[in-house]
Amino acid sequence: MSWEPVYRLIKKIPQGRVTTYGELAKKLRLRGGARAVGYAMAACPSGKGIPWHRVVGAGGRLLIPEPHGSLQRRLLESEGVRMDFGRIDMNAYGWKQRAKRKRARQSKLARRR
DNA sequence: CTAGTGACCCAAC
DNA sequence: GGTTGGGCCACTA
Repeated sequence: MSWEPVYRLIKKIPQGRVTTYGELAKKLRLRGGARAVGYAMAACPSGKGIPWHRVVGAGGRLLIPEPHGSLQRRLLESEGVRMDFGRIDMNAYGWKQRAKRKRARQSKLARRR
């Protein structure tokens, strides 16, 4: 497993804070992007003290399927993370909040043409 | 090598 | 605001 860097960074997430797959991928410069992080999480070794519940999807959405989803929500709330209808206020609980989300994606459709 | 799948993301409809 | 489609890439069969 080459996911150790991922796990290490996740362990650095302070309590009461959350981060997203995409952000992790960017910070680690993973080639696999958010997917690779997701894969790493899926293969997340239990008992290693990895706070996997602090990793959420873009926009503070919970993407983890049951039954872990409920568990994650519970853990996050117990850490003081508030959630509104399944959404986390990234502006308040995001780790290193407000990264300039300025992605001139240049429209894939236009590129596709 | 190809094809299928996935705890992803985002723009467009 | 849910659905659709395109893109990204690791991993497995």
